[in-house]
Amino acid sequence: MTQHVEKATIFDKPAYPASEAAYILNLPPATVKAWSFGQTRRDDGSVRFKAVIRAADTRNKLLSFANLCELHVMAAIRRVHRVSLPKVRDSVEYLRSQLGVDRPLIDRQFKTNGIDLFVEQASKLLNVSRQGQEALRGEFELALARIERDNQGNPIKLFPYSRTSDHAAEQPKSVVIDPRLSFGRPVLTRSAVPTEVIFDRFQAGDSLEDMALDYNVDEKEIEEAHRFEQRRAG
DNA sequence: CCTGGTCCGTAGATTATGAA
DNA sequence: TTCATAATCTACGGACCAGG
Repeated sequence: MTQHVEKATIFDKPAYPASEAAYILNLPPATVKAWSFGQTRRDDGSVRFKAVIRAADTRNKLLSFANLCELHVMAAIRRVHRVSLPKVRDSVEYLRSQLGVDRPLIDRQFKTNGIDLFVEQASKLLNVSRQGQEALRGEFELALARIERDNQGNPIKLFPYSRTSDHAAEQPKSVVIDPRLSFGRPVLTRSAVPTEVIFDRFQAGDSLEDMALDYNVDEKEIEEAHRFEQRRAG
């Protein structure tokens, strides 16, 4: 194998167990596991489901920040029904070879010509209607808008969806995942306070208003952090 | 021959169970 | 507790059949 040595940045470092990723991305834990590490069935050990992304550490079952971003985009695809996973996998594989990159879903090229390639390929493989294509494109764009990049185009921040019910379009970016802050745990965008701290203080009886004053942020943001953290329990 | 409808197999997601 | 594996549920897609 001619595996070139990749410079291990904090963005590629294995840091998140599947359960943690699931809570951040608001996906069922089992789904994250299946997409990241694949799924087997039966005693004969036959592999039924191949992993869709390439996890940072398959041995210890850990995901990197980059993986988190990939799953985030995958989830966007999943929001548009009618797309079957084997075909999605094929399309991703196709992109990987066409663009010549390892992680097509979060590569900078994806935003420019990758989406077109993917949607084109996907509509050939699946029979996605005209309408479906537009929906798919829309979800991609919304998802990508929540990933911030440096000037080389590498993802450095992820603003996860904090609500499930609302339309994806105008969700606030009050909470951010940034590997350089608090070891990549979710924090308030404007003050870098871990959402976990907000939650704990709320449980202890502190008001949203007080915390907003303490951290010098809008009360809405505290509320959003709390909302985000609440999902962990349920 | 073509179209509509139902059935069935399979893949993916979820839940349950057991071990560490 | 938490995590992994196994079992179960569900929904999509293809195949087959019947009626027009």
